[in-house]
Order: sequence, then C-alpha cells, then structure tokens
Amino acid sequence: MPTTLKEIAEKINVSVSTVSKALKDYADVNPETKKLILKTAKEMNYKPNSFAVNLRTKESKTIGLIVPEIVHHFFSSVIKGIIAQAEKKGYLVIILQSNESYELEKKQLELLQNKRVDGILVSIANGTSKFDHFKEVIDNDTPLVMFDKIAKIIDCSKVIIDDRKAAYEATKYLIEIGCKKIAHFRGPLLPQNSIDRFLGYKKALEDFNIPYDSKLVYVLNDVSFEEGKYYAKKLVEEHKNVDGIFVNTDLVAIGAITAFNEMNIKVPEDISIVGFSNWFMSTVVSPSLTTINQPGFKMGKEAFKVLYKEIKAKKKNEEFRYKKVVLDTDLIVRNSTKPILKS
Amino acid sequence: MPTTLKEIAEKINVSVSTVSKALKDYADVNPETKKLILKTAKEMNYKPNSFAVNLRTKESKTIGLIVPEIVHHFFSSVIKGIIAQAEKKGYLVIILQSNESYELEKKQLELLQNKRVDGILVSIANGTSKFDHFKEVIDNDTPLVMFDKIAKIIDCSKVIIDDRKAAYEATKYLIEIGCKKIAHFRGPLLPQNSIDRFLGYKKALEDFNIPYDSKLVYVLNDVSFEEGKYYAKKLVEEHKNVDGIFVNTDLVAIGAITAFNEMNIKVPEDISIVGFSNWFMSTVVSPSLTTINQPGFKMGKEAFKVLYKEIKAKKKNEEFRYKKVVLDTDLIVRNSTKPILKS
DNA sequence: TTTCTAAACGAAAACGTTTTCGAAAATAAC
DNA sequence: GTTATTTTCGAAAACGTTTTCGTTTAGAAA
Repeated sequence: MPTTLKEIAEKINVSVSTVSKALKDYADVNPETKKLILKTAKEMNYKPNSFAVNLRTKESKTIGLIVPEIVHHFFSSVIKGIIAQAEKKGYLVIILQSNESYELEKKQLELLQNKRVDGILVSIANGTSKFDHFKEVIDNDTPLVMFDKIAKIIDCSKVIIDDRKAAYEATKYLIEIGCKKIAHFRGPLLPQNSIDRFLGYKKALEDFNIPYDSKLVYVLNDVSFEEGKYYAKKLVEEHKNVDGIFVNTDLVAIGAITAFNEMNIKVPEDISIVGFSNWFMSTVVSPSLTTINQPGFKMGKEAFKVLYKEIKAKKKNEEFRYKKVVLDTDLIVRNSTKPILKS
Repeated sequence: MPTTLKEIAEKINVSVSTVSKALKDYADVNPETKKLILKTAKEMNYKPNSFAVNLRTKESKTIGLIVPEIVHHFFSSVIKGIIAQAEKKGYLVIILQSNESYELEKKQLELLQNKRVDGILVSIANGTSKFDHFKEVIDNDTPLVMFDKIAKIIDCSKVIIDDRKAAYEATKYLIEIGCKKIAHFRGPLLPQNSIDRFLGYKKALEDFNIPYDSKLVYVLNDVSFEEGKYYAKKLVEEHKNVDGIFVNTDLVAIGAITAFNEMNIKVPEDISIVGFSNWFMSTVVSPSLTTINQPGFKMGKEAFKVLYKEIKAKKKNEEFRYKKVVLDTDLIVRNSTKPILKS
C-alpha cells in the first residue's frame, strides 16, 4: 500500500499538517524539519493520493475531449496537439468519440461532467442539430471550448479556421488557372464547416463573374473515399466540360481522382481538383493533391490554451471573456491542378 | 453547486447513510422511503461526486493508455477500439503519447500511476531498451497489458499479432509469384516487431531455398515515407535484378512505390512490393499496395478486455494468470504484386 | 407478560488530503 | 522585569462518499 502523510508524520513524530505544509512549501515550517520531512518522504516513496487531492481541491487536472472520429488524419493531429499542450501544463486528457452521433455526444458530455473534469473540448458531431446539451455544460459552469466543428449559436470560446475564406481561396485559385465550369462536392447540410466552405465557393464564383449553378454542387453524406468515386462518376455523366472541382475534404477528392484515373479522364489536364485539409495521404496519391492546409496540431494546442485560461480564470473567480481564435490556412499547390493553356 | 447526499438527507429528514443506501439499492431501507429518496434525488439533480467515490472505493474507473504516436493509422484504430470497449464497461481512457521516446514513456508511466488509474495499456516506444519501469508498474500491483509493441522479457498480459508468421506469409507470397531476389526494408533494430518480421522474411527464404543475403536487408530509422523513397533509390543503385521487396510498414512501401514511379521502374511489372499493416492509404496509392492486414480496432478491443479481466480479478483478490492473445492477420493482394511470367 | 427476531434507520469511522486558526515557544522590544 | 511580536507547530474541520455496526421499534413467538 502506498505511503500516506500520516505514516510519514508518525515516523518522525510531527503532525500530518506539518508534513503536508512542508511538502507544499509553506512558510511556517522550520527549515530543519522541512528537510527531514522531504527526506523521509522520498525514502518512503511518498506519492500524494490524487483521489484525496481531487476531493479536497475540487479539481482533477483532467480535461475531457470529444471528437466525432479518431481514425482521421485531421482529428488525430488535433488530439496530438491537445495532449502535447495539456501535458505541458500538467493536465491529462480523457478522449471520447461521438461517431458523428448526437445521442452519443450528449451522453458523453454528461459522462464527463459527472466525472467532474476541469474542462471540456469538443468538436461537434455531424448528427447534432440541437445544442441544449452544450448550454447545460456552460450553465453548470464547466469551461467549454469548441474547435473546428462548432455551433455558432452557442456562446463559448472557439478555435477554428476561416472555412469560408479558405474555400474562397481554393475556388479563386481554380478560376485563376483558367477553370470556367467549377463543381463543388460539399459536406452534409448541417455542420457549419460545409456551409461555410460552400459559401466561400459561391462567393468566389460571384466575385469573378462565373454563374453559380446549383446542379454543380453535390451534397455528400459520409464524406468518404467511396462517395468521392461515386460523385465523380455522376458528375461526368451529368455534365460536360467541367474543368475544376473544389472538394470539401481530401479523402473525397482522392476518391474522385481515383475514379477519374479509372475513367481515363486526366487530372489535371482534363480537370483540376482542389481538396481540403491536407491529409498526409494527399502527398502520396497520384497525381498529388492540391489542397488547403488545415493546421490540426496547432488547432489542438490553441484549443487547450484557451481552455486552460478559462479554467484558471474560473479558479480565481475572475471574469472571463470568451475567445475566438481563427487560425491561418494556406493553399498548397500540387499536381492535381494545372493552368489551362489558352488555345 | 452540485447536490450532495447531505442536502438530500436534510430535505426529507433522513440520514446520509439511508440516502446512500437507497441510491445503491441496499436491502435495509423501507420501500416507501426509498421511493421518496429516489424521487428527490432526481428532482435535485443529484450526481455522485466522483472524487469522493474514488477516494472511498479506491478506484477511478479510468485507465491509462500510452502509444508511441497518435497520428498513425494503425494506432488510431487501436485507440478507437480501446475507447469503444472501455466505454461499454463504464471506463474512461486517458491517452498519452511517448513519441517513441524512452524518457517520455517512463515519465508518463509514473504520471499514470500517480493519478492512480485502475490499469494501464501500453505499446512500447522504439527508443525503449530498458524495461524496469514496466516491472515497477507490475510490482506496484497496477494491472498492465502490452499490445503490438511488447517486451518479451516482461511477464504480463499481451495482445499481439504473430509478426513472424505474417512476414513469412508475405515473403512466401512473393516467392510463390516467382520473385527470385527479394529485398527487405526492416524497422529499427530494437522493437520486437521488426525483429520478428525480419525473422519471418528470413525463414521464408530458407524454406524455399533462396539464399539469404544480408546486403538486401535495409534497416530504417524513422520508418517514414521519405525513408521509403531513399532506400528504394539506394536499392536500385546497389543491386540489379531485385524483383521483390517485403517492406516493414505500408508508409515506407508507399514511399518506395513513389520512388519507383519517379524512376520509371514499373510496379509490379519490374518489381513487386508487399507492405505491412494495411493502412487506408494503401488502397488509394497507385498501384494499390499488397499488404498484411493488421486488425487495429480488434486489437484495441481485445487489449481492453484483457485489462478489464485483470482489474476485476485484482479487485476480488483473485489470482490472475497473464494472457497472451494472438490475433489473426491476412494477406491482402492488390496491384503492387503480380505473378512473374516465365519466358 | 417476557423474549426473540426482523425490519428500518442512523451514528460514526474511514478514505487522505488541505487549510484555517489558535496555541506555544522563542525572540524582540520596552 | 513585562509586553509585543515572530516563529513554529498541531488540532480540527472539511471535502462527499461508503459501509460497518449498533439501536430502535414493531411484530412474532414463548
């Protein structure tokens, strides 16, 4: 059984309070006794019982994290960033996956609150369209930070990229290299990201006087490789002369590339494709994929930083103003896009 | 502030003990009072204080998990499996990443013990060659299960694949399709996996009377895409007529494929390549990669199951015999390998 | 009636810490 | 010498549970 303060105290004939104070470097303990206590504590291999500390201090130095999916290049990068930053500050991270399900997300949020984590980081499931469960968290005074997939309607700190701007840049690039008929494979209707990416796409078309055609916009459900293949085929069946696609996610874009390869449609000669997220995979596929780099690791770090500040503020009973951190993205040009030569 | 047992007790004029007992379904409480207690507990939105429960019961229903790397298809699949299974049993998972570093791994192991998690799952870092820190965990009576990257020398439960057998199968397949001069890109010297995969490769050569040539075995450090490219180039510089490669990991194999594509060496016509792990990426690269499927999700589930049994046994003070679970792998043939036609 | 059993409840200890507050001892000031 | 101040320590409460064990009451058995 692990050593307790009491055992140390009995061994050297002082009180439990003194031992505790010595270990926590209080001023009112004689340097001599302190030295002795530190020494015996080390000898007896004392480790504070975190359960008791938690109960007493009402904090666990643990945060909760809910992501829609773990096996996912972007999210695993974010997770890595969160854990790295949390570790620096002495926090541990409990991870849960909502599998894009509203029900699970809600249950897990309750679970984490019951466990009394010091704060919660969450990226919202695609299946979520009601947001009361987040409000409850905030009402319960548990620090909450949303990242990447957020709810505009909820008033809390957020760490995101400017999806709309990034999508605008991607589409603009397609226009600049000479594409005239640009399709868009968008994500599901609900999540803010797909909405914003769609809006960026649309805005770019408008700004450069290319007529918007809703038939050129395909709505995905799974956002999967297979869907990319499927809609690529559908696109060529339904339209002629499409010379560019802006795709919601790299994985889907890669599916599309694969389909075009199979159909003997040349990328980028016949059609240029821009993805989104810069999955590692995109450097490896052939042709390699032009895409928007989405800084996952950094987003993770920033999300924890904001949460940390909120936790600290709560502890000191200071007022805290919700922060909104917007991270930069950039366009990475690879081989799936190519300027169209005028003939 | 959250409701406590005391507040419920005061509200309906019973003792704290009775409230506790009612909520935990003890026999010695009047059905009438029990009903009342349950009702008021619900009304007051009572949630047990997990800190107090932990302290009292000496368990936290939380386990620790250390992986070498999170942004990694195989490991993220394992993590997903672990979390899924843990959730079923009411356990939460704290995740740490060792970044393949011995120092970090050791520190994190201590961290988790100080946090008094109920058990620990670990996949060993490449940088680890001493194993005393694991012995300490076991001596401390903390349930410990190793998965995938294990230490043979440590006596504890393990969940693995049969790397040697899988490598044997992969190499055998290359031989069967007619490869005569087969190279091997192996992992670092330390981890058991790379040793076993190498041994499987060697054994297959022996069994089929192909002379083993140590010059055809390249030792990788990072096990990265870049290394795959680098050693593919080196291989063609240093050897002629190599017609097959068995590669330690898909990522490296994909690097090699990319290099061959760049050098205009045809895969699989000029050279066949077999990878290991079945990363999702391997379906997407061109040509798609023949590889060994390594069941990450299942491994995660099994690892937790074993740990769970060990935790339960410890709680009941039952004896527990360490388990060794070996999961099946299988060869997935894609387009990076092709039978060599005899001329 | 008395004695015994069972049902229902509560007091209290325990888990191991943190922190307040008062007391004692030692020192300084007068 | 007395009084004031500082230094050093420990008692004790508190955090919110769980669980043992004893007590009370009512009813059954004698």
